[in-house]
Amino acid sequence: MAERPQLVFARIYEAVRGIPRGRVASYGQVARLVGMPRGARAVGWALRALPQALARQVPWHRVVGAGGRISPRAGPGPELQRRRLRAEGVRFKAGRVDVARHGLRA
DNA sequence: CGTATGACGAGCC
DNA sequence: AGGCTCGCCATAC
Repeated sequence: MAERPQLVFARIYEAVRGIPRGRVASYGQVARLVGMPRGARAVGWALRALPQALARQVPWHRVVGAGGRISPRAGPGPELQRRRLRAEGVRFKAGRVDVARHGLRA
């Protein structure tokens, strides 16, 4: 992690970093992990502000929208996100991540 | 300190 | 199914 990102952002990045390879978590799910049951948008904001240098350590591509949707405004591009996920063996169904198979579990 | 902004999400139509 | 509205939250200005 960088020296001192905003407190909440840091927790969000840490949570995202904890998403295992080949699995995904929704923005809302990440929000809950950091103690913000309704802070899905805040998570999106945090990832939007993710420094490129930090992107190396934070698997931002494993964060998708509810139902496994890839956000059109995702980082460098939704295509890159899909490519990265596929590279990890993540399956897609009708253009969405198969959350039943790759969703983050307890 | 009030308003605007988004990589969201659940509900409704 | 697809699209729109409204609510939520932490930041940016």
